[in-house]
Amino acid sequence: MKLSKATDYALHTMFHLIKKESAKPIGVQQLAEYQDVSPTYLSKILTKLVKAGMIESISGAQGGYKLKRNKNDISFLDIIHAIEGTTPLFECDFHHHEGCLIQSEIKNAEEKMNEHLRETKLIDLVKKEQRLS
Amino acid sequence: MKLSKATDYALHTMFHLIKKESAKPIGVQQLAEYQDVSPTYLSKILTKLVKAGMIESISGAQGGYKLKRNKNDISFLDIIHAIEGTTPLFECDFHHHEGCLIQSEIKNAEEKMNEHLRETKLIDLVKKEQRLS
DNA sequence: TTAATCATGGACTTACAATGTCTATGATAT
DNA sequence: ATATCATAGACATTGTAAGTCCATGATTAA
Repeated sequence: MKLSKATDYALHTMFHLIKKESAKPIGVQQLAEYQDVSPTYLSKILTKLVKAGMIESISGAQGGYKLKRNKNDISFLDIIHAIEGTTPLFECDFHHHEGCLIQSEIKNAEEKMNEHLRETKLIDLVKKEQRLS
Repeated sequence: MKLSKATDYALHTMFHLIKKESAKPIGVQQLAEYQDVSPTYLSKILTKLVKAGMIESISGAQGGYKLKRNKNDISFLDIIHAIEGTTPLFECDFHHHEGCLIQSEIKNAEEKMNEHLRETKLIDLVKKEQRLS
């Protein structure tokens, strides 16, 4: 049970886009470089964020990625769901008569985590980092 | 990000062992049957629970598995950790100067989930099921 | 209008972990 | 002794993550 490396890339990229927010897009080349990942692969990941309406891509020279949604509203959960999907942590395969009690209990636990990830916005971390430096 | 099927088997087996607690062990054959899984594979999984001190195994004729720890103390988290291990949900690979803020934030969220899984004991579900039937 | 610069999509590889199976072995009750 | 049990080791299979490579299309700057 681990979050994928792709989610790691997505979170750091969004962190960066929020920190350096500007009208001009930032190229995937540059975004990829400081994370030590290939531009094509990062692009594949960022496309999911585009489809989720979080960022937009501008192709052609001077193109790249920039924020689309309000940077104050973007939460951890938004990004994680965009990359990992929204299927629950646990789905019981066992053929029960009624619903599986174990499954619903784990769902409750997962929701506790999701609440926290939903409440925490990336902008909070950006501000925190600025205070630290 | 999913819990493994092995964890599903482990949880249901523990649920069953707690529900039917007795001095006589229950054979893996029987435990495997109602979950539609092979006995050898289930045994591999249950061995982890044995090593975690949760249950004990008795070999030879009339052998099988029985509880070792107090059934009132066994939580969801105990079982999940025994099977999945305790490595955190998220580990940032990126080379930061200081600690990764993203990683520590996800750790906070995970801890919220773990709190719930630690507080919820399997015996609670067993009692709940008995009330329902 | 041409060339250089960008993101995108599709078709691949590769690596690794989850999920098993099969079988020999060793322990134990009858 | 023998039938009944769990266990460990050596496999096989499958699926998914994590990339790579290249052709294509869009856009800007010259």
